[in-house]
Amino acid sequence: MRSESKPDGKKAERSFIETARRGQIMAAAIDTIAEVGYGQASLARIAETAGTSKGVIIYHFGGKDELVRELVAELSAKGRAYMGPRLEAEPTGAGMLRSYIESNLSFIRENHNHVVAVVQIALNARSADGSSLYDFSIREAGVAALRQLLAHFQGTGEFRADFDPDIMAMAIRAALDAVPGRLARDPDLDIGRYGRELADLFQAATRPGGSNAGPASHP
Amino acid sequence: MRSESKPDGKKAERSFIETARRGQIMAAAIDTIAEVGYGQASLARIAETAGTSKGVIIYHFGGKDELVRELVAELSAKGRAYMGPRLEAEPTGAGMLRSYIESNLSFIRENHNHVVAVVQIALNARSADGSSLYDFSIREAGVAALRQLLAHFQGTGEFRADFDPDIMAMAIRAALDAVPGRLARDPDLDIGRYGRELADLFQAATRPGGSNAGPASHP
Amino acid sequence: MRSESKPDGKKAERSFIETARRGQIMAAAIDTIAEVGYGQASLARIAETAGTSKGVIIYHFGGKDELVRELVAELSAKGRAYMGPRLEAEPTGAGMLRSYIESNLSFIRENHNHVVAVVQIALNARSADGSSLYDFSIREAGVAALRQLLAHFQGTGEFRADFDPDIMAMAIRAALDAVPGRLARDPDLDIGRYGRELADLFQAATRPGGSNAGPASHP
Amino acid sequence: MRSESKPDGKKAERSFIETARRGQIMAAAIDTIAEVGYGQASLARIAETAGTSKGVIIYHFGGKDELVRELVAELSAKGRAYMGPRLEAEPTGAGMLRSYIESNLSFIRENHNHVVAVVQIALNARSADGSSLYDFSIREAGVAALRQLLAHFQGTGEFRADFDPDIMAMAIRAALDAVPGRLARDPDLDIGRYGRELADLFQAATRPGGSNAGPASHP
DNA sequence: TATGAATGAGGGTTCATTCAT
DNA sequence: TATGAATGAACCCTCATTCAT
Repeated sequence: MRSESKPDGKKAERSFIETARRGQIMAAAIDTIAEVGYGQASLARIAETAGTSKGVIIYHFGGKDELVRELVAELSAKGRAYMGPRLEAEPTGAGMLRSYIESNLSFIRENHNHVVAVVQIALNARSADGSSLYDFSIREAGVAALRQLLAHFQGTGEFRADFDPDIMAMAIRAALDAVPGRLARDPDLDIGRYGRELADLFQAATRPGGSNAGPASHP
Repeated sequence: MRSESKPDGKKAERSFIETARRGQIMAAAIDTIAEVGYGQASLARIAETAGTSKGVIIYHFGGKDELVRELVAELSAKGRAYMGPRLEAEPTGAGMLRSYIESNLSFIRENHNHVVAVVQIALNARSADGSSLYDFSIREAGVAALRQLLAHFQGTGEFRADFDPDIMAMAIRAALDAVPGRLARDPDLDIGRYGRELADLFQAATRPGGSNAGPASHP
Repeated sequence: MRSESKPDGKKAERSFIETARRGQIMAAAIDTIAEVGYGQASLARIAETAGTSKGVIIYHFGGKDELVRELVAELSAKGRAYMGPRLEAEPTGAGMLRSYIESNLSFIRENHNHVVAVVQIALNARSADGSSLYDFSIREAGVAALRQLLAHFQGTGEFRADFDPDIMAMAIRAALDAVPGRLARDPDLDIGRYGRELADLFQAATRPGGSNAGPASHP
Repeated sequence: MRSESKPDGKKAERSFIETARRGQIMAAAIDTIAEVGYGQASLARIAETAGTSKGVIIYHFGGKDELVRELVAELSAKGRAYMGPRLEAEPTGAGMLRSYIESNLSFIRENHNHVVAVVQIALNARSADGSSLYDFSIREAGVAALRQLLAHFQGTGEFRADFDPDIMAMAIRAALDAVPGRLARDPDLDIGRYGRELADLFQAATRPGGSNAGPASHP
């Protein structure tokens, strides 16, 4: 358990059985939240999905909040591990952009329920004191990283200089973040094609040479 | 009383006082949901904001679900009334696109709490049987209308032909839908500039002549 | 109800029926706490005694803490109303002392369960943050008042000057406070005789002229 | 294992290590109960203070009730061992009285947490069937012993004959029992001075020759 | 001996809703 | 029309205890 402290100061590595139980509970929580929404995802419902009882969840996580926080942390870690290498391998701006979009979509497809669940958490979950259980700073760090990449390739001349990298980054993320919801309503969505189209879209939006864009167009 | 129960077939015109009470309650509901989120917006809290009691709300709306549905319907009607004329006045594709984006953002700014509340509803509110209280079809109708406009100007040659109007429409809407949340976290956001940048972005993405974009890039 | 605020700013006088229900619930709480102790006096048990449900208690008091605080406040008010006039009528030190002890014991006898319940609350009840639900300052105010009376009659020479009025006050209060517990174990205790004996005891302890008492006895 | 389950009739001497564990747990229980009150002193909390787990406590004591009973018994034994010799050494009534009060206060000071914990137990701890875990008979034995001493010195003429030794004993004990609580609220209390004052007080209350006290005063 | 895991009853509280007035 | 009162289910969580290891 979490709260029952070990006498020695060790890192309290988790036992095999505990790890398994935690995983099972987290999986059940992900599926439940994704299916019925955070507001309807009570501990009882999650426990039922997991084939246990509320008490077991409390025992292993100390409370609902902690379970939720773990869900977020795990997805965040998975996401970084997934996307990092794919981005670093891309030397060109266009390649980076395409890779960012397509790898992000692949990640969403492969972790659909988890992503949907964390979106639900981000939008709804609050602790007793009213504060969000989702740490928005990790998400803004993601946007900031994308913005920096965009600005970098503006500097190299590969991207046109007259767009605001902050707003471009926001638009890209928004287009990607819309996918889980869309996927929920249309499970047959062709993610591959979707990604290619989105990459084309933002490639067109960032490539240099558009004479009719920019401040001149709204005097 | 609620409109359905009138014995005759009339439209059940509401009395002045009832209309006023309903408006007051809906305003309180909007502010409460926008402020504390749908999950924390209990009838008691809404009633407190409205200066009444829970019973009054149930009396006028028959239940929480109906109140919520009215909030959605009202925003939807307001939105159509606001944007329709602004779009029809635009003959060119670029003008339409810019007008769509900027008028949408103006609408969001002018109806911030209501928009935030409906977003909360769309993402969280469910009736007892688990179904969403938000009718996603009205939202897809909006996307469909935008898609049609985009396709129309692809036909006239004003927009490049090689983007999928469905995905472009989705990306535009996603960028717009991201604004309320961003506004919540950064109330000083310059909506005017934001709109111009976004219009520039999607103008660049739709304008013809980009030789390096399109199907050629992923054979 | 308590939390549902009235639209106007009035004092929110309680309705007849609410006053009755509150009284009924408080009586049930007093009996339950006195009988089974604070730790075992759950809302469910109190509700059962009162012939209602937990929800009703929460409805009328907003929570267990508030109910408990009302119990304390009511006894405190009753106690002051009971003892005040009886003390003010006594001009002499001996009369005051006897009256204090005997009226206090009468009060305890007449409000036995309530006194026992408040003792339980004072010793056990804590709010979620760990702070006591009993305001010990009102009790220390009582001790302080007694101390002042004792000191006053030391000044007039009616009491011997060489006792510490603080400790004498504490001893008197301790002897009185022990009564509820004793009464619980021996319901046939003769309170009248008890009071007279106690008054004699402290009269002997305070009267002047004892040559073998005082600092001289422990040089 | 617990002592009762030994198959043979021996005294079930405990191993060294078991004795140590039990002592450690009891110390933790004392500190926890004294600090947070009996109602908040869960096995988990006690185990945390002791640096073990709940299971260990149950293993060594068989349950919470038994642990609590041991706490009471141990203090009782310590108290008798402490006070007995000090009382037997006193030949005079005044000396006995002073010794009783002062040695009792010394004992309280030296075993403050333990005393506070047992007071908590006496007032709160109940077993599942509602009966108190504190055996009040041992306490009444203490009062009875004091009463006998007082009556003895009434017989010798050292104390005035016209007080009820039962009530005097009760008043003395009450004054002493009030000390732990007072000490909790005011840790700087001067126990030495307190004891001397209290001894003076009861010496005055018991000495012969007060003409204005007694039955005559309330005809 | 000792532990981690699990259990199940019961804790206080929130909530949408019903109903008599 | 409107209100106060009541209801009952569901919520998260704490707890002492049991059990296999």
